[in-house]
Amino acid sequence: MAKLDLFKFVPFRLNRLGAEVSGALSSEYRARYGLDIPEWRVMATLGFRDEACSAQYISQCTRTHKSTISRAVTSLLERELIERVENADDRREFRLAMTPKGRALYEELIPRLLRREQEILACLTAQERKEFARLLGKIEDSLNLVQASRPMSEAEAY
Amino acid sequence: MAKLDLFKFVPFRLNRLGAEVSGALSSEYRARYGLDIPEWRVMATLGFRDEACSAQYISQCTRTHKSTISRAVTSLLERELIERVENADDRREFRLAMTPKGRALYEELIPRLLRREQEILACLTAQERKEFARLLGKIEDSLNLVQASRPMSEAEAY
DNA sequence: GCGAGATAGTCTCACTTGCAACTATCTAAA
DNA sequence: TTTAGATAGTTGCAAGTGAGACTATCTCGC
Repeated sequence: MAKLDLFKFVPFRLNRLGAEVSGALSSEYRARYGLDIPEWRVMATLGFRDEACSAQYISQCTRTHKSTISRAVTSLLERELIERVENADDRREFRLAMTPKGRALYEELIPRLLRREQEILACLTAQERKEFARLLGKIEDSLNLVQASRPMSEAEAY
Repeated sequence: MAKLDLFKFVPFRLNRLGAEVSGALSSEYRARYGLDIPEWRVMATLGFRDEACSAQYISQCTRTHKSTISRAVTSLLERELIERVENADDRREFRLAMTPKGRALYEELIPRLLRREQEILACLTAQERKEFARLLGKIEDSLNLVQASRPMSEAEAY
């Protein structure tokens, strides 16, 4: 008789753990800075890359639907955390970049998030953390999340 | 200057991977059997435990909001995949169990899902899979997902 | 027993999000 | 050049979900 222990079933465990960890972190950027997850992803992408980039690019590398990114961008523009300039080469798209105000928020937020990540992973030894990251990477690769697991080159991104 | 590489940030990676893997699996139970995620979680819980159990119990051990479980239960009752009986000892709650029809669907679905899980984890060696599961378990424990990581005893569950 | 507080389950409301249509713009081929 | 198809971004709509109110029932202390 077929049986499946949900609590040993890796897809369920990943989904639950992902939701749990996201929830734990979102208190950091939601309650304190009023950012929701899509907004945070926009900020994170802009903060990591130094050059301005398009909404499309952010959508692709965070694997978030373009309409969701569009709404996040609108909100961040209103709050003046990011700004956008027309791209003369292609007038369909806009180049997005953080404002000084946005950058300041980002600088303040990042150490907090890294600390939270540390706390969550504190139950693992240094060696285990490294191994866990490696195994995650192998699974990501096999699911073709690869291209999103690092900043894409211009050629890939556009 | 603070910086965070989103693609090396474990909370983001877990969230993305969880969503991706869930999405891959849901094609199995959504397209083929018309189950959504909450419905599948109800079936999975009932299928693993042999005794009937309450909606509350399912809610707790799958970490799914009670209103979401309530809706899933309603839908499964309409489709006659599960049935419920009043609990004479406590008339607030209902005991849920699969019907033969539901059991048949479950028996058919489980091998498919286990095969999918295998495919997803095929990129890891047997040793790596074991290690990955162990590390997941340590993180789950530290986040107090413990009580949900195995069927709860009656004493804990009620 | 009786009343206060806890609990099971349902329902309404507000919010989020994905989908798909739409506009504007670009590219490539006839 | 013209036109068909692709692409960037926005928006309306529908579906799903969590919060929290609500009803019915139970439990515990008085």
